Amino acid sequence: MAPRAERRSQMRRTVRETVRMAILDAAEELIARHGLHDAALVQIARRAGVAVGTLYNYFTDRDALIRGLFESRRATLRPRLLAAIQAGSDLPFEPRLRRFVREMLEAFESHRSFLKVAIENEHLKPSRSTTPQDLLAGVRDIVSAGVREGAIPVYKAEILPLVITGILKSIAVHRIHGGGEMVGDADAIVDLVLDGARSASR
Amino acid sequence: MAPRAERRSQMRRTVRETVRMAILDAAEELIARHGLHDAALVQIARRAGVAVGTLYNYFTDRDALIRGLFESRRATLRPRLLAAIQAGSDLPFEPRLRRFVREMLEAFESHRSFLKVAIENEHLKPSRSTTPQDLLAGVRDIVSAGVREGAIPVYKAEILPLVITGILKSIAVHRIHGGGEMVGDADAIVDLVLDGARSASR
Amino acid sequence: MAPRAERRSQMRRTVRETVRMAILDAAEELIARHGLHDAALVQIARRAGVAVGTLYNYFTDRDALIRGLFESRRATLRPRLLAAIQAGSDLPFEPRLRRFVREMLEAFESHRSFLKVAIENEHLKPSRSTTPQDLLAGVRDIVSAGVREGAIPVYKAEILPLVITGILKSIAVHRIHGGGEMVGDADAIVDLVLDGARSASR
Amino acid sequence: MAPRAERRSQMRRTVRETVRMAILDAAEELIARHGLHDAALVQIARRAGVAVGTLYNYFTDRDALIRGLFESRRATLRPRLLAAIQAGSDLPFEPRLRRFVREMLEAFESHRSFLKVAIENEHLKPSRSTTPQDLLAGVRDIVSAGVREGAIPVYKAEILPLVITGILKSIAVHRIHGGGEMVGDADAIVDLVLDGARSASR
DNA sequence: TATGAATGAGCATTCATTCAT
DNA sequence: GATGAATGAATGCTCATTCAT
Repeated sequence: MAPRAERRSQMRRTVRETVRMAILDAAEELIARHGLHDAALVQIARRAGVAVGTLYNYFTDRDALIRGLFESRRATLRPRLLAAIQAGSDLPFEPRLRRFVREMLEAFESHRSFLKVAIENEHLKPSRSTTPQDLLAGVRDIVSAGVREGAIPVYKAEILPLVITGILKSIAVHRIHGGGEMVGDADAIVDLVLDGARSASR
Repeated sequence: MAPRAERRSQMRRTVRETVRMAILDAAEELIARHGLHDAALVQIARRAGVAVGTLYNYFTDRDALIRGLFESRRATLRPRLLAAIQAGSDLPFEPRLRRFVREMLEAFESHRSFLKVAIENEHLKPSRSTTPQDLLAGVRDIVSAGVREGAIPVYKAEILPLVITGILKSIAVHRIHGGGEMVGDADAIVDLVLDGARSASR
Repeated sequence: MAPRAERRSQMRRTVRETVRMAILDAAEELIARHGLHDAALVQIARRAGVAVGTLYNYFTDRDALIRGLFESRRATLRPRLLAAIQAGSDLPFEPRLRRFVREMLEAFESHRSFLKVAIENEHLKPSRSTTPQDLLAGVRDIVSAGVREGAIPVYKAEILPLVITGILKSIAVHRIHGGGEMVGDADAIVDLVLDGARSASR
Repeated sequence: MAPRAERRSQMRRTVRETVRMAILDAAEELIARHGLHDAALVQIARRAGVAVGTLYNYFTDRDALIRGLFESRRATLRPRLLAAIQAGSDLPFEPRLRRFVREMLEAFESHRSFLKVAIENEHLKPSRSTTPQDLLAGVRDIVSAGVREGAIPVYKAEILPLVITGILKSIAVHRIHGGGEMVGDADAIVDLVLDGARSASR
């Protein structure tokens, strides 16, 4: 049985996590709206419903907060990404890719705000394993399987992942700015990539 | 023969243009290195070999300087873009696209620094005819011709330009950060786009 | 009994008001000494014993600070002015004017520093109800009463207020720069204005 | 007969004086319009039809230029002032004062622009013999004569000059801002000063 | 722990002054 | 002597960070 102290500390941890998320949500929204630089800590704090000083109880400095935002979102998106790769690992190449693309676009769709932030600031993280890197790795996995399966010639396997992620990003940017669903484009993209612009298979 | 005064004013204009370019080059480099916001005018001035005040003899304020940079580069890139579209207008679709992609990548290649700046800050200019818009328009032209020619089915013509520019951008980003020539990827990209990932034509 | 929070907020308000006044005092002194333009915010801050940034917690910008200074002093001087007009409203013209002039000079006396600032920058405020306007209005009131009472011929009533305030201002400037009490001149001025330079009534 | 060289140097001196005056006129106008501080040297130069550098061939620095402006105007106004004092020295006190006030207001009238500048910046010259000092001295002379003549009681002689100049300044300021002729007020002022507000002599 | 006022380094901008032509 | 572009010190203002309560 948990003694009183343990329950209290449990609660405290929960509260702490809630506040942390409120801060990150506030940061995400303000950065998406005003840009990375023009989202001031005072605004983030106000929007999160805390005082500026409190931010420093959760993050060592502004930079850490931003990193925290990216890591937090990555913690949500990465499992979806991995699941999308795993889930289709028993399917043949084409349906696997098709499914993967759809699920990625769905994931993007439900994180528009963060996606905007992430894409606009991709260049700031010369670090290692970031979300776009993960995505690229995922596509590489699928493409490799495609090669092993004989669905894709080897020499196209190198550039293909880059092309596919590039297209995904383009679609995302286009829909974020212009409005409109991303998922609707999924099959068209895959058709295009697999059969080429020339073929009129449909 | 030019009278003294004329020659002097001619020289002045030359000097002025040289300084202006030095400033823009400095700005480009520092922005590419530190980001749009973190390139301070003092640094730009120092790198350009002038005093801060001098910047204001060439541009009304920081914003105008940035705009000047974009316009300057656009003035170089746009003609290449237009030429690349025109030049191939008598070719059939495929060689035309092939040539266009190659020339675009060559143009990108020779403006790596600015390209970095432009791509990283694309989202800041909700304005009208910017370079990426021009690029998109160019590809649209070529694709339309392809449709008329029967080389491309109509329903693919809508998404294709977005896809192609997206790929170009991805390649550019990839090569800028990772190093390596862009042009080398040109044909592979076109092959991929035209015949699809599946075909092993080569 | 006041709960802790209330007492604390009370104290905070007091501190805040104290700092605000320190800032305005510093501004007044530096402007009086160096002129409106040459009183830099860094100097004002230093003299007030705060950092530059702190000024911006109390005033939105330099201009607001200056306005704050004028309003603050006006808030002190205006009631005295109004009281001086009211207080004598049951007296006949001459003693009323006499009392008014004395009280105005006393008020001036106790605000030498601000008076210098105000007079030197009178021309900057083409706005409405400023302190000098108030003063003029006050004298007009008194003069009007004098006319109704028959103590002053109508045709002199128009120019008289301007003359009296002009003299008050001259005395003030003279004493601020040359030193010496202003109030000592009060009766002489009134005598002069009422009976003229020719009469040797005393 | 003047040799060529002499005539040339004569001409040069004339040109130089013309340019100097153009500069001072430009300065006067711009300072009157924008204030002492906000009249930039570039603007003054442009208005005067010369280059900035040229200003430094005529005045050692900005301050000297301003001083030059004041001295130049003083050189025009002072003789008028002295003449106005001299001219009436054989008249009895009252007509002398009357004439003096009128001539002073006429002088003011024809130098509105400078008067604005001078009054707004009176406080900047803690120096010795400035125009207002001269004016005060002139009035003191006249008043002294009035005392000797028995027209004015001694004890009023001390404050009277200050009062008269104060009134003159008030009228000037009033008319400069509100528009309207200054001279029209001359007699009313003198009447007031001599006979007092009470007397209805007219 | 939470608070938010205080801090001051850092930045864009202005303008008197200099000096090569 | 005249020119006006170059100079850089000085100023107002912002905002991440600190710390007393």
